[in-house]
Amino acid sequence: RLRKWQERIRTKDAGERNLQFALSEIDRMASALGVPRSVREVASVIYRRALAEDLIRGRSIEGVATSTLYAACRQEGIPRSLEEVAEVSRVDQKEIGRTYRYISQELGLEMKPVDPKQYVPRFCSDLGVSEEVQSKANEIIDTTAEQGLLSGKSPTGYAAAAIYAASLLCNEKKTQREVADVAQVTEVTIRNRYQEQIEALGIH
Amino acid sequence: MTDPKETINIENVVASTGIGQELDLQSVAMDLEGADYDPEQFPGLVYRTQNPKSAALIFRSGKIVCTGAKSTADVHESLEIVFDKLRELNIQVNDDPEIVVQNIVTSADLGRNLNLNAIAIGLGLENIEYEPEQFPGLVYRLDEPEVVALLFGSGKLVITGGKKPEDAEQAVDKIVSRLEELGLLE
DNA sequence: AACTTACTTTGTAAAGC
DNA sequence: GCTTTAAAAAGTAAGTT
Repeated sequence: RLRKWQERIRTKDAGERNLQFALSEIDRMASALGVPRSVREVASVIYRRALAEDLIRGRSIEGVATSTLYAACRQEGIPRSLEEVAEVSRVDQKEIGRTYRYISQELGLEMKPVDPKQYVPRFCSDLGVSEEVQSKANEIIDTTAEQGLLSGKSPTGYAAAAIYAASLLCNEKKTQREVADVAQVTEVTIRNRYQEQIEALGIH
Repeated sequence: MTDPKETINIENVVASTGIGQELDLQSVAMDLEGADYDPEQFPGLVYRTQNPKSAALIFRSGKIVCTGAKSTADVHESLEIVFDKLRELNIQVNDDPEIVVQNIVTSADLGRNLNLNAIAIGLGLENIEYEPEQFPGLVYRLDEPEVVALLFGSGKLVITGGKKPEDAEQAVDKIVSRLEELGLLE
């Protein structure tokens, strides 16, 4: 009985240490990503829920911690791409993606697809373009997405193309390379999305 | 309006069987032309048939998995070729080993573009998986028949997990009616 | 800028680590 | 869980010409 008691304490201590480690990792990665404190809090709530539902067994603490942070960014409306999250994590992008899908499904997070507009403020700020370009990009995204053009396309590439198009329309041209760099997509993707978008808008 | 059911095409059939005989894969690999066998990498020997095209995985236990066939008839033809090849090596093979279809992969076309965002909301976020950052298809799991459908913006579909061709037909019917009642197929 | 090749997702069996 | 096999869908990426 004494042995069992000690074992329970040991397990409890180990669990506490693991939780502290996960939360400190969430904190570290959140800082590296430059997201506000509210996101870390949402991430830690999701992490504790995953822990309570026993979803961590068979998976790395680091992987679950990173995935909850990715989910929290989305829930708070300031998404980071899997690539960006992977850059500050010790877990590779593929593992983060599949762990996120698992946690999201099991906890019933009912995450809506990322709206490309949510990337516009940050990308525009990084590019140093005016407010006018920003609202033009949002307008392009809304009108083309309504036409079903967004289906299956990555939100970052879609946002990047709209910003590129908006910069041209507002006479504040940024090169495809500049936009591609801040959005972390290729110029080819921007070119493809841009062509579809201006065609849908009837700009020739 | 073409019935989407008529656009269904079987792309891949996976089936398992067994010759009821243990095999020395090392010697089979030596005698069977075109056989790929690397036990360090994978315990099965890979043998490809040309007509019909398929890949058979042959195991030490005598169990065999056939993949890549375009129909259940092709599965049987391919496996007959494999059985005959083994008989040529003086290996006993039952006359008609039971062949069980394990999975059928099908493609189809709804004929119109789909708004996957609207479908994700309409079918219920809890029932679907749609992560365009990771994959362009929307994943929809059906209970009856128990298959998984991938829906694309082009209106093309992939249905997998079925054991018989009718599963794909039933699945297409259900998907079409669900999208129609949601008003997402106009 | 075009082409080619390759990777992402889904199911499924097999034997072994 | 992984390893291997096949096939489709469409998006993205990387390498070559």
